[in-house]
Amino acid sequence: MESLATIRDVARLAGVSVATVSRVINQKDLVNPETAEQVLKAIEQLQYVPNAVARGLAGKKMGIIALILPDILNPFFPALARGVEDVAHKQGLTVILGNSDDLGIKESSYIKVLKKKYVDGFIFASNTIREEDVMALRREGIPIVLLDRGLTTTACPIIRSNNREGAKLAVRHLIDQGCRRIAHIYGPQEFITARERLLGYEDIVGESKDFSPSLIVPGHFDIESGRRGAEQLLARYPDIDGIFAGNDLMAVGALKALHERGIRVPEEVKVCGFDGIGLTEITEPELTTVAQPIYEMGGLATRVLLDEIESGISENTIIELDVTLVTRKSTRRGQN
Amino acid sequence: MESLATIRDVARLAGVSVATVSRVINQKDLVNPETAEQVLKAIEQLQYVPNAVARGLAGKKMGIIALILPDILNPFFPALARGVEDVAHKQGLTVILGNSDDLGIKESSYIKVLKKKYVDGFIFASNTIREEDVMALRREGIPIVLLDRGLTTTACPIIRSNNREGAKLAVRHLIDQGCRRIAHIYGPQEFITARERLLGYEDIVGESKDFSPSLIVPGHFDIESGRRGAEQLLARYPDIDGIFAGNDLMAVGALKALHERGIRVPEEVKVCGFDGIGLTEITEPELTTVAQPIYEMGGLATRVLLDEIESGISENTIIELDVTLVTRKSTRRGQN
DNA sequence: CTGAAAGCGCTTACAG
DNA sequence: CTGAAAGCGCTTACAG
Repeated sequence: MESLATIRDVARLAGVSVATVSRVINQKDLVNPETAEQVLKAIEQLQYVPNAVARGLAGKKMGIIALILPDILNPFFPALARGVEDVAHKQGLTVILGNSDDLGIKESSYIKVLKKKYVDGFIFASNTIREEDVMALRREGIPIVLLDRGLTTTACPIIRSNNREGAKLAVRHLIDQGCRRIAHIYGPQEFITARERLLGYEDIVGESKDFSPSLIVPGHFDIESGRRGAEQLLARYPDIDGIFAGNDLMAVGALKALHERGIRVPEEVKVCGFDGIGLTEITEPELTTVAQPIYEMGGLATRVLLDEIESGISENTIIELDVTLVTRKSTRRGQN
Repeated sequence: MESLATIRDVARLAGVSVATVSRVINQKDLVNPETAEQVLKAIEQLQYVPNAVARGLAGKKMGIIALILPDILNPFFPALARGVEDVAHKQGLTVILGNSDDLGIKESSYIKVLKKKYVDGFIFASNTIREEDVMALRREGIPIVLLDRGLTTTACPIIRSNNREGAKLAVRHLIDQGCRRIAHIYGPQEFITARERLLGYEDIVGESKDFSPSLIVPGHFDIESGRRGAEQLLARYPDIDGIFAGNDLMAVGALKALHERGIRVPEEVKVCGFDGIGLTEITEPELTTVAQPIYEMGGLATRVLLDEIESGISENTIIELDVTLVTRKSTRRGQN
């Protein structure tokens, strides 16, 4: 029964108008402290909780933020989602989750539907969101934050980590561990993250005289393509002693390929991934990786979004987070 | 601009009342075909999309379902969430995600907030939801579906898989592969899944004369406790040759413990998990597991929920899904 | 088959 | 500091 109480019931019980009740709830306009007290008492007594939908209709904000990501099944995203949900929940907001499969059209469709549900804002962890969609949202004053987007003309906050520097960390580490011939399996070049990591690799390895363009092979940021990439590399260069994979999933694939061929890791070949997902602690050997602060990125994106929701759309910022090298057995220096 | 069109604009353009427009949109009451055509034309021309919030306020349903699970970071849940979202999305519904950390109080709080947002229904993949909360929801006519709940008096649809039979499959398989001394690391006994799996284990092993109660040790369904459980077992029984872990995460932990001690899997000890999460293909050796149809469970739960949303609350059903044994290297028969 | 009107439960200028 | 009233954009009896 308690949930049936409405603002009118509160007003009646407190002997004031609904406007006054609304004011004490929203704490915007000033209200006489004594009046407020009466209202609060009535709210308490009736166990009143405001109807979010009615409030949403009146104010065009439902207290919901949308998180659109490629696929929650990709082990990178649960940590991100949790980071988002934790800070959202702390602020009393709920989060809607959408899987886009990196399809621009699905993203557009989510936007269309969710705008009509008056979500307060969007977080896109997506590589395929359309420029036009972003612009349209901005124009309508709907906050949006992007993760890992390119630095096109996009005029909204972007959160990402320092991929290029991270790649350099990885490659330098492999060199430090004694690797002389380091290959790279790079990710889809539509993704800025993949491009930056490739650049970082080239920054270090490219200047070496042993470098050859055929030391790099493409992958799709998944396990299977990592395995195939490693196989290609091994076929070309039996003397490879280090593999820097563009992300952890491909590193796992590389590990599998090496294991199948009976090549020992780290003794014969060392492997390093990128991202810092939980999987890297599961493999045998455990994987060295360049860890992004995934959970924190989700939280930060949410905080930035909340700022825009409260203070209105701001100018576009790019926030770049530091990554950290996590060294594990897969790159351990051996006595080879 | 297009998004500013309202039902009134459509009505005006079509030369009818808003009631009529509403009728053709909702296809409930009959409308003269020709009139309907005019309306459709106007809708098309104005690119009209109904305002879900206004509709929600009037009809007490926002076209949103809530999925409350313990923690999206637990690798079991992304597949479930994806299953839910895929069928929800196909029906034009959006899904709100909440992490409960298996805290009854957090679940209550989600319910309280989300009821006020007029979510159409709830899916709880949670072991701690309170009986009273379920009853209250039912009483108010709000659909709810549970995953993996006990068969208490709970009067709502429950989806789960056949855990006991699955455990028997696992243990029989270990026996078939030549294991004589099979231990079990069981999960938290508050969870019906954990209880059932333990029962299944006992069904098979309990009748053996070699059985001892100390062949079973507790765990918390996570990697670390799996590792510790295995260590305990090995300390007690150096001759153990098979471990059935109550879930995949604990199996991964057991694998780690065995590896650290230099005990070869599957040659010396065979290991089998339960759940069928993706991790089982990452480990070395890859893990044999009893796979639940996780993705399908999510989809099914959603379909059942949608039925209730459309047809009103039904009686309580328990749907039990079959599991399948997926054999991999960790239980391969060797020449030991 | 269709329209006028009330109602869903809030917020927010506008007066006072 | 506070109230009356309009408005947010729909749905749904109720008449006709």
